[in-house]
Amino acid sequence: MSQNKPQLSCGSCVLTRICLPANLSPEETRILGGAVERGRELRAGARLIRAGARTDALYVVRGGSAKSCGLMSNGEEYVRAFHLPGEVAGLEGFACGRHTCEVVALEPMSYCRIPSGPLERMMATLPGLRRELMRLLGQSLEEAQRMRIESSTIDARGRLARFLVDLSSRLELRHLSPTHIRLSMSRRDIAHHLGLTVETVSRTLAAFRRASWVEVRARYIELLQPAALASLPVR
Amino acid sequence: MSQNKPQLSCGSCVLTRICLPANLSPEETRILGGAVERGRELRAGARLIRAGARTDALYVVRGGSAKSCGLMSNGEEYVRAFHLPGEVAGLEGFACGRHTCEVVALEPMSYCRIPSGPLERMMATLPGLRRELMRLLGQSLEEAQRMRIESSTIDARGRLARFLVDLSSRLELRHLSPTHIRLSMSRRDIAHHLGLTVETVSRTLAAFRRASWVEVRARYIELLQPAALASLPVR
DNA sequence: CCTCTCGATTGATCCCGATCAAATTCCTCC
DNA sequence: GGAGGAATTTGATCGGGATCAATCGAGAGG
Repeated sequence: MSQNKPQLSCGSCVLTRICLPANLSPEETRILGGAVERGRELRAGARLIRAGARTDALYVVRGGSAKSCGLMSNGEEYVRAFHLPGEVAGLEGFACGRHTCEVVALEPMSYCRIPSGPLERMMATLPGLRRELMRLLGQSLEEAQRMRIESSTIDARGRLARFLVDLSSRLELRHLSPTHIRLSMSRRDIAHHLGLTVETVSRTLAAFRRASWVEVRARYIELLQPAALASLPVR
Repeated sequence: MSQNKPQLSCGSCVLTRICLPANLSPEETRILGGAVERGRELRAGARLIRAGARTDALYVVRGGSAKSCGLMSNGEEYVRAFHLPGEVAGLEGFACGRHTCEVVALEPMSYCRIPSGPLERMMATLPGLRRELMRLLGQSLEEAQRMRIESSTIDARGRLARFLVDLSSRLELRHLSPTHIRLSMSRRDIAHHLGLTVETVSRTLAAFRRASWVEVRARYIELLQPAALASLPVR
């Protein structure tokens, strides 16, 4: 299973400034690190969290990427979020006691695991951690609300543009190229994240390509005019 | 301003079983009650929370109803949620430290106020309260995610039907008639909540009326066939 | 290398809800 | 009660994205 290696502290992790400890004191980071377990490598398509399962831990992506997805009443899959290194997955499950969506690796992926028990206890004693978890929940809520509104007021071009710009900035935060992007998710995943169909995503990307805003080659995308994309959603 | 009357404890409030204390122990409820202030009456249209303001408290509706709304990039208003008695408002602000949306009374309204300081302190000492607040946040997140997906997969009839059914069940929980409903919100509010236009809401209501599923007279709505409405969203 | 399969692209058509416009009802303030 | 104004309803038209359908491209495995 998973093994706890004391020498792998959160404080010395390369992700420490963009991960859960980002806003914690060194002392709090040290304590948090003591509860963190390092998960095994997952291959693409492997499931990290099963929908409906009782929450037993919080997960953080270390390397690779994942998607959170649920099932709609009609059986169609929808994608709630994509998770990059340092980003938390399963928070809504931690809040509710039960996971409501699957988390699946999009490519070979590694992760950290923080068991619920110790995490609950730390929330009582570490105000910084408590605030941070609350903040992350609030932020997810903001994000979901914003996307909810966008779905009904911003057109396909605006939504896809925002997706690309947002992804770009998150990659940049991780010292990856913000313009030369390899998408780990399929067109179908993107469509189901934005509330569009695969065809529309494809057509819209083609339109961006014709406008010379992006260069598209399969899953590689180069942003040629990020500013043009960023200015789109303003209506 | 607001005055703290010790004799108005949460334990003896009529809302206690559908309000914040619903899942708290008697002891926790007592301690929570000690921090609760009773707000003054608000008239319709009065603002309870101003967007952008630093969070200084959490609010709970006592009587009447309210809406949470934000401003989109184009200046249009959108409605995040409607709040009935016993429901919490301003939670996302408490999570983030700053309110991101306005909360406005839809009719004469009364409320309780729980200052942030005491609430933060209680979160450290009362595990039940901490869990409850996390649960509420997680629930809001679920709700927002669900609505986000619905906005792009379920049509206007389905969304309006779900809104009515949901409202009905929340009224029933409060021992109000689930079928004879007086809407405290305008058609515009409903439209901006569901990501539709006023015209579409009006037309869809008219269609429900023609199907004899509802009776509509201005802001009074009678649900004649709740089952028919409830079965709609399944596609 | 070839084939098989799944993902992605492109094309044609259709429908739901937005938009513009006008009539009507409801509510509030004299 | 009457007048004014906002909210709501109804009508006509239009367009963006869904849908159906076919082709193209890329990676896997023999």
